[in-house]
Amino acid sequence: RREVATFPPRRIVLRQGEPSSKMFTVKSGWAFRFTLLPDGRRMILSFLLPSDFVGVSSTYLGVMPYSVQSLTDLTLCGFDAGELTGELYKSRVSAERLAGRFIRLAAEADQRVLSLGRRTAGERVASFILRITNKLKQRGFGHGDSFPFPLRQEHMADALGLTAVHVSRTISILRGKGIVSVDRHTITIHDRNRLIEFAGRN
Amino acid sequence: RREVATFPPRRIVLRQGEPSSKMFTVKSGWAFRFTLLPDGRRMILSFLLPSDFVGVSSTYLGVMPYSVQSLTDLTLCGFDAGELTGELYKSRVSAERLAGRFIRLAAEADQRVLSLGRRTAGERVASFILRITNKLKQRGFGHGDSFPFPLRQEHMADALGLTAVHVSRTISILRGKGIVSVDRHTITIHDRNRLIEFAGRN
DNA sequence: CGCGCTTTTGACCAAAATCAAGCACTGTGG
DNA sequence: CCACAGTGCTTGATTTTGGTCAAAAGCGCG
Repeated sequence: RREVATFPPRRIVLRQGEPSSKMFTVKSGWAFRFTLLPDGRRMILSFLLPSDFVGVSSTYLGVMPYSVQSLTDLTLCGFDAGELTGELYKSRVSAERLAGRFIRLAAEADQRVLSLGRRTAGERVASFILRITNKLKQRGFGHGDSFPFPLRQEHMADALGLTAVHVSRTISILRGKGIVSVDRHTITIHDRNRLIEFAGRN
Repeated sequence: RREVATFPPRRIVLRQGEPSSKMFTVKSGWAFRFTLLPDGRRMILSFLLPSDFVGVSSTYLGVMPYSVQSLTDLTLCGFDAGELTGELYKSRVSAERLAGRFIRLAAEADQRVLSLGRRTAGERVASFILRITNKLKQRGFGHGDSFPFPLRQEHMADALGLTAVHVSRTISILRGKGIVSVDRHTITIHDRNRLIEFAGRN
């Protein structure tokens, strides 16, 4: 792993349609992958947290199939796509670890497909909060049930296939029931069990 | 590649939640991957055509994260998950080919996320028809603009996050404009350009 | 011929989008 | 230290899209 690059918030880091022979690991900060439809509708494909892997290079697809934008100050570790396959066949252990990473990425994408296709707005918001919050806990962010949370509601909307207005309404239901609270920097979960219930059936 | 297994239509081939140390390639026939929510809502994650790769095993995730069901008579080639990583570090070329496969799977999942999150029903149906039809052509199925098509509208609905009723209405708009026709066995595209336009902005 | 299924169609309903106004933070310059 | 501009958030009224329920029509297939 060689090159380290840093970006301020709201900077476009990689642009869809351009060639790129690099791959990245997030070192610190938040970012997201997204695509735009010709008329401007935006879909956020996933959020990227420290230690996430931006697993694409045009080596395999020709051009970048999505853009990446920073949400906070962001540090990336870049390496050449060629090193990936180099790593792959270096040893059985590293091959397995990499294959596992890809398979887990695919499983996460399937989760998003499930939510977008078959869950209601309330279920989507609740399960989104659960997932991102679990990930943050796993990686050692936050204290207790409070976590750093730099997303605006528009980001959640574009990741969940909703409008910002509807995300606002949905969150205020959750807030009204005393289940979560979200201010601009922090999300805190007051009642995890009811949040799970809300995600599961509401 | 060793074991070959065959299944009649509508058979569940792999069951979500069960362990499985095998991976598969589709030899002939159609199948689909899906998950169910506790209340019975079904989401079809993707359709599987000949030469598709069912890239999961519980070796990497613990248990199967989805179920697989046959649509037609189906033949699968199974191999042990261990062989995958064996293949990976055998040579640079095979490592690259496998990594490329995973990356392309992820890119397809992102396409589905985009459609489900930000496209209207009409756009989803049209772009679905374009995608599956292109895949079929690539793999040498169909003659001219007609392709074999064993899906019921309920399958399309569950893959596109819609209801069967709404899929029926949407297809009948396309049929009314003379763009496509779908009978139970065959789909044929009469006006590809207008289908693309319908997928893109309608 | 008649019994499953699937598709189609219609009438009505519900979830989420749109439009629009007002509010609340936050950072900036006087 | 305060006014205010900008950005995001909230809330209300209304519209749209797609869902639900139900009945009827097609289509294989025994």
